[in-house]
Amino acid sequence: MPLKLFNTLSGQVEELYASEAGTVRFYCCGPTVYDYGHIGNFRTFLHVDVLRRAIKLGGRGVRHVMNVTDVDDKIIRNATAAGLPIGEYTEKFTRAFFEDSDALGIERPEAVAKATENIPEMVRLIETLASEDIAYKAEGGSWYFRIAKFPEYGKLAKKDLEGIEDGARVDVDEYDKDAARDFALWKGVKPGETSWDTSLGVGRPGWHIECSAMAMKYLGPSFDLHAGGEDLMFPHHENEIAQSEAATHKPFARHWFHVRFLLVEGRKMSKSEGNFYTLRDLLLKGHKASAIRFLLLSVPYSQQLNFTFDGLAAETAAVERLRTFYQRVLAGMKAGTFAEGDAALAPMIATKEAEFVAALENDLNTAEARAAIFDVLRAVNAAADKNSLSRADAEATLALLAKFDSIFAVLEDRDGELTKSALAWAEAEGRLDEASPEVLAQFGAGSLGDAEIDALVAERTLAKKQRNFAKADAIRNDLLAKGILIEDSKDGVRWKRK
RNA sequence: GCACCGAUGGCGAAGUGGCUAACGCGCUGGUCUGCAAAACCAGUAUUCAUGGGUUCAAAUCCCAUUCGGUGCUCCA
Repeated sequence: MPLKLFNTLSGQVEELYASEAGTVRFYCCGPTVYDYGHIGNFRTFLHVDVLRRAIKLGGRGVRHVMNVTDVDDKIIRNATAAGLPIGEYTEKFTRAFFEDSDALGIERPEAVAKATENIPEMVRLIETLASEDIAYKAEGGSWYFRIAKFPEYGKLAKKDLEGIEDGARVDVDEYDKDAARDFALWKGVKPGETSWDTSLGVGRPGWHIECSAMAMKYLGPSFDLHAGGEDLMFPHHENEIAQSEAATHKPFARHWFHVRFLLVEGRKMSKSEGNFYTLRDLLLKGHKASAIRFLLLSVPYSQQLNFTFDGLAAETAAVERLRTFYQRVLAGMKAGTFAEGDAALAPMIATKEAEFVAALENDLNTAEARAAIFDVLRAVNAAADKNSLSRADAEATLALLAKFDSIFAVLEDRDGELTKSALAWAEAEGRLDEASPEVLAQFGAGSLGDAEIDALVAERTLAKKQRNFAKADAIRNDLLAKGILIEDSKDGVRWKRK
């Protein structure tokens, strides 16, 4: 089945195909490492993760390249304020970015490219543009792209250049440009800033040039898809197209994928609104990484998502239900107790599996895909309750769950260790006061270890056997207050961290 | 100001001309349990922002209005 995706460039849903040997080659604009990533950043990277996983789901290969912008105005500003060399500063936030990505189950791209390690490639690209008089040097040592030389400018964002001249706030005073909309390829050095001494002069790269240079370095002049947040469509991606195509005279990326922004509690997320959250903020407040992933993926990438704490609680419950179900089927497989089964179940599972795949291949409809899984969950739980689950149906269910998890990646419970890591980070940074009392009680110093919990659970089981329910309930309530939930079942007592 | 996108139950959300409007969470009742938890069963929108229109038929197409978001600023 082909994977169909909306293409910003054509304005239509189109099949995403690999132009080279069954491997989809795509580039994603990565983070600017000037601070910790926030949930808006991660919504984009999470949906790009689903894209790459969905590509692989169809047996297709993937070559995914992502840049890390490790030199820019904000980095220079923040590093200076922190009194650190920019290399040291960006290293810290680059590491943090990948730690957070890992926590959210985001797969690593096949290649990660840092801007500062690809300066010669950028310089060569600008030189090529200069040789055709598309790039020009202005006073102050900066180089600009002459938009007048690229008539297709605006084709991605569907901008009419006439239209944006009025009303647009264009920064014309700072440098000496030939036309207001010409954009910087290379910035002349300013006192005290990080710079490179190159054939273009002493300076540093403009923002857009790095993505053109690195995308083409790793993927060639033409490749399958280019991804990023919706804000990058203009001017960033438009400029990338202009620089690249003007230099190579070949089409740059064929397919453009843009992830829409999220809202937080119905409002734009911003520091001034007080609704700005990094992943680490949320983990320290006791929210689970898996629930954050599931929530950020609950609404398809093409739609705005409203991130709310009620929604996060709902997704926490949903993930928990999926995991309980998964463990139940797994335990049933181990126990090997099967029945003849319900003849209707096998075709139902097959249908839902097809629906799951079809939903993803229909422009990555994650909402519809997960609905199919819950249909199976209910049917199989009901069969298991009636002791009518066959071995074949249990196996088919596990295979479906594996397929589900190859996209959503929430079944394995790493939440406790991830929260512990966040706590360790907060301690190292002197930010332990940002952790909620519940998180500190559950995971902080003096919290219960597994062995201690097991002992208390055994003590309660003994009390129950002696019909000392008051004592049993007291232990259960104590543990619950520390975030430990006890469940009695036919197969024995289970406990889990809330 | 100009351009674009969206509005579906208590909340989130799928569905874009015709099956009882998916699914998740929540809530109510039931089964199970010493009581819980988990799980299951039943119930929970005659209705899709509002007003008009097209059609045999509209949540789905068209127009207007209201509200929310985004871009035109090196914010994912």
